[in-house]
Amino acid sequence: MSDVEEIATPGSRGGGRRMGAKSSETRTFLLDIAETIMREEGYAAVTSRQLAKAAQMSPQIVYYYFRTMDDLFEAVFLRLAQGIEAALEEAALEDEPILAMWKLSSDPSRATIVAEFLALANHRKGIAAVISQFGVRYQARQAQIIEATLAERGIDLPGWTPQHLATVLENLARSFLFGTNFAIPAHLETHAFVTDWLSQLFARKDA
Amino acid sequence: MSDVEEIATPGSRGGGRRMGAKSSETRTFLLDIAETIMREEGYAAVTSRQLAKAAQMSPQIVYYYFRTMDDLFEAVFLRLAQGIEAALEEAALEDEPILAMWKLSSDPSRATIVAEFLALANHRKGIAAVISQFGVRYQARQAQIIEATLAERGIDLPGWTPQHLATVLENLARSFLFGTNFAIPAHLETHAFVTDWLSQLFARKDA
DNA sequence: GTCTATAATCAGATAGAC
DNA sequence: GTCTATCTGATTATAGAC
Repeated sequence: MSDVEEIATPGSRGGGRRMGAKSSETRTFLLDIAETIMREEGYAAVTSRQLAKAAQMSPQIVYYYFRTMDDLFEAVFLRLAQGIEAALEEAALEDEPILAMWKLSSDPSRATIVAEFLALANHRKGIAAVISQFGVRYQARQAQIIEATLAERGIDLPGWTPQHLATVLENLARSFLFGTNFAIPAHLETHAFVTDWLSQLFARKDA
Repeated sequence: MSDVEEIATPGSRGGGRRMGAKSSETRTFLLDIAETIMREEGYAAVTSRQLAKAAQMSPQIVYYYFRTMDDLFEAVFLRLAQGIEAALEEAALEDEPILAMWKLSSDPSRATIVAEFLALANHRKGIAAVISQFGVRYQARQAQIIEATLAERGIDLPGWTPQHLATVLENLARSFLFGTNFAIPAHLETHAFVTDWLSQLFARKDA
């Protein structure tokens, strides 16, 4: 069966170029490599040549699977976002959902790549739109989880809506995450303190 | 008088190249342009050629004032850091120092360039070191200001040291700052809510 | 699916002239 | 202080062969 598709938006670039299917293993492989290079050397180092070199293929294969390099970056983000959303659903099922969310959002293993996409979004509108959409969806889901947890435990924080809490926790966590790349002692100490403080604030009142 | 200096670390690159003085107007001009390009097109667009084109000079002038492109980025950051530290001292003198600090740290006009340096630091150790040093110094000064303000007003937040407060506020503010580039409604609303909440938390108890 | 060939640009950095 | 000339290598993207 032919999984090959013509590209959707013909123009001066990529008129009738053939495109590889999303189900392709090579495509997945290229995304893996692109993500690795982004982490290790930054988005600017993700070029068709570097990608192909690491894949031990010719540079032109990149253009068979992705219309442009920007399309490639979007695909990397989308795949990453799916993983994070899946992790959020797992966090929701844990004993301490809010704490689990906090730990997920401040997981240092994602620090570098998130920072890369943040910068990439600064001057690539397509990427910014994709990240924005994800952000809206993700924070709405976080707010749901917080609301359910607080209701179940009878916790009330006057004035603070679940959306406020979700946004503050997510942003604070992400910022701590970025900080891990700079090894500032007070940073680490404060992160531990806040984690402790949150675990008390959202603890079950019974037991 | 000759402000020209030989470069400090001769090696395979830049053996005995002449270097322009830091006091040069052209050097300052190049830094201005580099900062603008970083904001508008991202760090990857800051090249000797782009820089020179905007300055209407030849590309080689960049290497007369900066040993490498990395040295240029460090110089841009250092100048930016000085401006932020000066603004912090101004904030310390205001009626509501903590709120003024909060507003300074969440000033959207700096969102893009800070994100660029964050990503740049991911894979350029020299930049990361410079940012880290600044971070330590800046947060220590913030903690001093918070401590003085709380003492003056007799405010006590059990368990929270001035350092904890400084780190949490700075990080949360910076994260809100990044968010402004994505126009998520809940983001803006929550920022306004937190600003309000903080102004009550740290308000004078008399009056 | 993957390749070769190719077009058209752009990059960092140096040597040395003026 | 700023330039021309130059080296060496990288980049995105397309067309078309196999």
